Amino acid sequence: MEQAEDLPREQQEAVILRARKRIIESIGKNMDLYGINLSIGHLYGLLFFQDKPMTLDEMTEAMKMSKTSMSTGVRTLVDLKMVNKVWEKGARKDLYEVEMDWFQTFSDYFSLKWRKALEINMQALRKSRAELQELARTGSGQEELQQLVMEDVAKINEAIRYYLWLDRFIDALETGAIFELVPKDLPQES
Amino acid sequence: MEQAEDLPREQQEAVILRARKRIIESIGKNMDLYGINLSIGHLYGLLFFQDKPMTLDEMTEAMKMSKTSMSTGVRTLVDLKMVNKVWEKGARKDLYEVEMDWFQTFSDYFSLKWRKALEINMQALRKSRAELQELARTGSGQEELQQLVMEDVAKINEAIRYYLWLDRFIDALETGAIFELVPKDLPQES
DNA sequence: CTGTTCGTACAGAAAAAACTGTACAGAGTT
DNA sequence: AACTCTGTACAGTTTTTTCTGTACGAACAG
Repeated sequence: MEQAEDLPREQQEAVILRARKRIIESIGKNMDLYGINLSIGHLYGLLFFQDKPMTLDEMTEAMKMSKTSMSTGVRTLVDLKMVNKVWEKGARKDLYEVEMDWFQTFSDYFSLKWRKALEINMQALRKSRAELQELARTGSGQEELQQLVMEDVAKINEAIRYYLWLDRFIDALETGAIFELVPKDLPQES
Repeated sequence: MEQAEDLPREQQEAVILRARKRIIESIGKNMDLYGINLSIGHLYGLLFFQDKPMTLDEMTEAMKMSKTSMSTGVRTLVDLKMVNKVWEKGARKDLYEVEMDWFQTFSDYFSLKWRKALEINMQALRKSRAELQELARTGSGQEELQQLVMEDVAKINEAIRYYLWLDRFIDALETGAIFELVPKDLPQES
């Protein structure tokens, strides 16, 4: 591309914008992994390339969406710790910027979600197991039913075994122990 | 609970059903982690406690939902490898049962989802980076624009660094190397 | 105090997703 | 061949989610 040397400023800007847009849309599209819809995903992508923290009004302008949507959208992202609220001296408006440490974002998100599911399910599993074991201990006689109870308890135990593992796995994420097994960087590649 | 000894069969069954229902609903509720809605989550929970593979008609009956919904629901679960289609000699109907190895289910699900996002985003990141680097190489002069380009490239590089890590992390899940850092079982607890 | 300005609660509109009933294609049986 | 049974494609309906405009409380300026 020899003629690139002579590209006018306008066209150079267009190249930059196109390069950004490709990434923003790609990221936005894949944010459903994080339970986030396309619009909020786009908002995240937009913030990602912004060199300064943004206000709600700037987002409204850039996204061509209502301020209300920007308010709720950015709040979702803040709750997920994907975006941080920034304080600037004497600023009239709230400012937001993306959390640039994606390793952290990853850990925070999955810790939050997995831990929540884990606790709820563990509670249900343990309570039901206790009831079934009580039934097994006292309700003798019904041979066929006892068989059923034992099978259920076995399934529950296996599920609990999995959740105990998941619990330790989340710990490894939170403490950063995971980066000992899978280091952030390798000597080669890029 | 001394009187449990005397519980009639009917009441013993009620205890079992209640114990199961608690777990089924808890699991169902938390399946949104896997991008699965409440109904299909319930279906999964139902299959979890079934001692035999189920047919679509049995699911329809148990879930009080249309056969169409069961068909699409179970297909979703099969696609996610959470449920397996089972072959039984001379069976007229398709049979399904849950994949009981939750460690495997966990690995399969997140490998699938993360890998997909990773590949799409990596492609966008690399393509945009190449364009920006070309611009940096040729389009000299515009000092202020060059600054912008360099910042964008730096962000892209950091994102790529994260995805290279995620790639290796997924490998650790798929190969089972993850269980060396976080073993499935510990000596104590249950 | 009165004036602004900012963010968000809330209600309603618009869009998307889930669910159903019908109809039909494919496989198996007679 | 015709008949039966099974799973699913498709169109239409219902439910849920997303998005918007209005209105209002809080913070601040003058």
